Amino acid sequence: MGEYPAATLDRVFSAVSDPTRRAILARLAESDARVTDVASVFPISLNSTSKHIRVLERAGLVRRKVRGREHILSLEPSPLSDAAEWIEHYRKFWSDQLASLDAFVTRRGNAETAS
Amino acid sequence: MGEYPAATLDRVFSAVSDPTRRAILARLAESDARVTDVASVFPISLNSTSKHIRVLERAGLVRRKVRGREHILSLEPSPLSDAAEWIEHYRKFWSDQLASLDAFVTRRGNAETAS
DNA sequence: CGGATATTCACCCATGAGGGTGAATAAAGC
DNA sequence: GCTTTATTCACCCTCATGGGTGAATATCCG
Repeated sequence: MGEYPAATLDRVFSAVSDPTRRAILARLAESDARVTDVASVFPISLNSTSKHIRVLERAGLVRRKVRGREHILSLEPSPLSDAAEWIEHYRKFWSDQLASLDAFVTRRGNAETAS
Repeated sequence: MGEYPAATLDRVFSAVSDPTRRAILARLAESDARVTDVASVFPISLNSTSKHIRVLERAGLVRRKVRGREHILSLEPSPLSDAAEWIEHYRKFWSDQLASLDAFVTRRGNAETAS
C-alpha cells in the first residue's frame, strides 16, 4: 500500500474506466495469456488490443514476460489497493452521513415523543 | 448496490481518474458548496470547473440543488459502491493468488523437511 | 535459408477531454 | 430599472484516445 506514486491513481482509474480493458483484466484473471489469446476474444483488431494492454501495463495492472516471440501477460491487481483505499474514504463519508441522518431522525423522534 | 447501469461504472471510473475532479469531491466532502466556492480553490477558470462538475454529475457523484441563482453542490458517494465492488473482485483474486503461493511454499517446505 | 507466427511501429482518422475566452441568461440587490 | 453576481452557452485550441491499416521486427520451425 502507498508504494505507487499519486500519478498512478490517475492511470489506474483511467485504465479501468474502459470496458474493453476491464474485459482484458477479466480474461487475465482466468489465466495468463499471450497478446494474441487476449485479442482473439475481442471484436477489435490485434493492434488495438495491444494498445489497450500497453495502457494496462502503464497503470501497473498487467505484467508481461517475454518468452521468445510470445509475450505472456499476467494480472497484477496490487495497484488497485490505492484505488480501493481512495474509494473507501468516500464510502466512509457516506456511512457517516447516514449515521448522522439516523441520529437526527432518532433525536427528532425522541423530541416528538417527549412533547 | 447494483442500481446503476454498467455504463455508469465507466463514467465513475473516468470521472475520478482526474485529480482536479477528485479534489472537487474532497472539497464537497467537507461541506456542500456553490460552483463559485468550488472554483475558487482551483487555479483553473470558473468555466473549466463548471465542466468538471458536470462530468461528476453525469457520473452521479455530485448532486445539484438550484436555489435562485446559486447552485448548491453536494457529494453523492453511492455510485462508488459498484466501483468498490468491481475492485474488490480483483483484490480477492490477488489474495487468492497469495494464498495459493503460500500453500505452495508450505507444501514445498514440508516436502523438504520430510525428505 | 525461407516461410510462418507473434508482436510492435508508424502512420491515418474521428472524437472527446481539458484548458481557455467572451457573451448570454437569470436572479439578487440597490 | 439598472447593476452586480452566479452560472452556463458557444465557441476556439491542443492533445490524448480508440479505432483502423500496412510494414517492420523477431522468433520459431521445417
